[in-house]
Amino acid sequence: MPQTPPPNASLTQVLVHTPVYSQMAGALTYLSEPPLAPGTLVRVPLGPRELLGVVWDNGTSSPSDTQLDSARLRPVTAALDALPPLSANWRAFITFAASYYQRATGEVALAALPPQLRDMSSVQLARRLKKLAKNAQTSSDAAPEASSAGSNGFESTMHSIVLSDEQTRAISEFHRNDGPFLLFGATGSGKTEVFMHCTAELLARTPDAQVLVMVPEINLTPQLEARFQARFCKRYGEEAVVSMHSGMTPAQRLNAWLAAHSGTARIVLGTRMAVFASIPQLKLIIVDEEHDPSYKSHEGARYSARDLAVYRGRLDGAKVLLGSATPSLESWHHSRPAAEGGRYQRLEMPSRIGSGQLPLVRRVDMNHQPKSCIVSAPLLAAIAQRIAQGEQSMVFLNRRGYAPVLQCTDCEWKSECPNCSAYRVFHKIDQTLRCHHCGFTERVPRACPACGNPDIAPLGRGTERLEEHLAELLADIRRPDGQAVRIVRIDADTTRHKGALESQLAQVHAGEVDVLVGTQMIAKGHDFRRITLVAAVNPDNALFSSDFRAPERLFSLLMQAAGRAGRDSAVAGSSEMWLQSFHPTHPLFEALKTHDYPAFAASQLKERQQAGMPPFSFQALVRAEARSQDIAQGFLNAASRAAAGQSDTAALLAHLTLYPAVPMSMARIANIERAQMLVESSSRAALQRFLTAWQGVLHNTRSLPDCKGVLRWAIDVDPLNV
DNA sequence: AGCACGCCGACT
DNA sequence: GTCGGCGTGCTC
Repeated sequence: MPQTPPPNASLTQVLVHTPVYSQMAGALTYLSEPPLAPGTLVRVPLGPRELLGVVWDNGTSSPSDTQLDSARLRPVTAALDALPPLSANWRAFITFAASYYQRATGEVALAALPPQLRDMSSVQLARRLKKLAKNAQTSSDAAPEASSAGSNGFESTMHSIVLSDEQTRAISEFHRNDGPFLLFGATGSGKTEVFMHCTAELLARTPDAQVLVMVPEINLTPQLEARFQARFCKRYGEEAVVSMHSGMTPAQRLNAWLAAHSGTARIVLGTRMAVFASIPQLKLIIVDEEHDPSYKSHEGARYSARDLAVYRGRLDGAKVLLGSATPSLESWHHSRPAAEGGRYQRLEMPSRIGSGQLPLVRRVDMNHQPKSCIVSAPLLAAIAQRIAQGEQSMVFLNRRGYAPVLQCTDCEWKSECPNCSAYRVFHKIDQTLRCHHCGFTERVPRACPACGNPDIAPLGRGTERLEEHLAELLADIRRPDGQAVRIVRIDADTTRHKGALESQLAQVHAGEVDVLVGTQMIAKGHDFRRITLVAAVNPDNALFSSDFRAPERLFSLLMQAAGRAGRDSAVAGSSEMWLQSFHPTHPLFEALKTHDYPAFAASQLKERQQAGMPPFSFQALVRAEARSQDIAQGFLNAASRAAAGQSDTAALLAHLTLYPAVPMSMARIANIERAQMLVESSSRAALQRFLTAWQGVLHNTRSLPDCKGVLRWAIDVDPLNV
């Protein structure tokens, strides 16, 4: 029997971490005395447990409340009232994100809070906040006084960096308008400087303003983090710049979150998760490399941090600045002229800073090369020449390991993974067959497991084999100092250990390396000064992929890779980007040759428009996992049929298309079969309304006897991989 | 989502 | 004889 509540306790709506389909997806009702302000963090009992919750909208009792036996309501255990309540804007943002991505509001709200908060008392929290405030105080005392610079005096204390005309123009456009902005700037055009300039001006002008800077993956962009810290910590104190990413310890995450929430942090620098941080005085959101797919989450709520940033900016009255050299086609399309319906303002910076030029693009027609040639003779000669000149080359291949498949020369045996619909990759370095999907690893068999033939051969090539091959081909070449050629490989395998990436990069920067071999990891973000030749050995895979976004990704990757070459203006003039292809005249490579993103984007958008694909239509994907492919597909198809039989979903079917369920491109991972169903509409609103109504149908379908083996399902709104 | 309760196989 | 597998069911 619950204890008798205080006579004048008020009803309090509280969100806890519960899933959408659990008939408790909305707020739960508790009693509290005294009443608690919305946004207050509380600890509440739920069954035998005690959970962290957030007070949501009080007063307005939901219809389901009338069914609740008010005598059985339980009181809030404790309020973490040492913490200022989360703002109405933050709550509105969370509500929107949850509804748009078809998740429970409680799930999104609680996932946005630092995990450490779950097991802290109000007293502990108060202590932590006090310490934080004290640190911030001493730190800002040590820093030069910001306000003394006067209203426009920030220029005098800023680093004396001379901006290019293009940068100056972009910045003044940024100040004159509301945005959102798409800063379309070539690699090396100085986008980061524009970001920092806009940040500096805002912070100097508005005493309590906060800025959110988002980056795709913090370990791939350490330079950006370092530059922001170098520029702003000195002025506003160590506590003024905080990072937020999944690599941080729970304590670090809590401190960063508290600093952002309490206003101590002026700049929040983080990955996609940072878009959910509580930043009460948010006035500017910067999304660097906005096209990067890692802004889209793959677990839990499948949100796009870039898209949410735009929404949040509007809600909070903060300016939004997206930046890229190869924008996503969605953002590019949104930044078309306003007269044509564009909603973003495009800021263009086409030139590289200084005398830097973009590299010359050279294509090798692999049809005219010997069969199974990995590195063509002209490319090899070019690399050898660079080495002789004391310059560095970067060769990249988007496949790690030695060979993607091992094959018996006598029978049909191939190195298939027993648990996945994929081949296991041969890693020569430790003589293993490794599945890159489930991790299943075995020693390479001495002979074919099927027929006993001792002759099993690698098929295809990965970075390990490319490294080995290049070492053989360049064995006779000498560096200017007479020493042998040094090759280093950087991929997920060589950087598994902490600090390995940093030390390998340091080797490259120090000039100890002549040829850098690696996966796309090396094509992104790192600022190599001395590389003058970049080569893509086998970029053809993505040209004819079933994924309609594959060309966009390839173009962006190759443009970024090209941008690695010749960043140092002294050598930029002679820098080259080499492409080996069986389709060297493909339009994608033609556009790349002239570094012409707008031409590439125009042709892609035309294709997308003709085919009725995003951004000209809106998509959602329902993915199901089950013991068998039949059950997974059967579940989706049954839910699809059921949509026609229920009035609220049926009414919307005229505005959308439900495709039949199909196996996912990776149909089986770790012995779990995966299927998906595409839902498409020309109206985002219709798609949204349909999905919301369909959730219940999906949930009911799952409990049908035929769907016994369905392990789980999830909706992915605006999926990136269809 | 957790965490209970609740019924069937191999082991300290 | 128990320990433990995870299948339904409930939580304001």
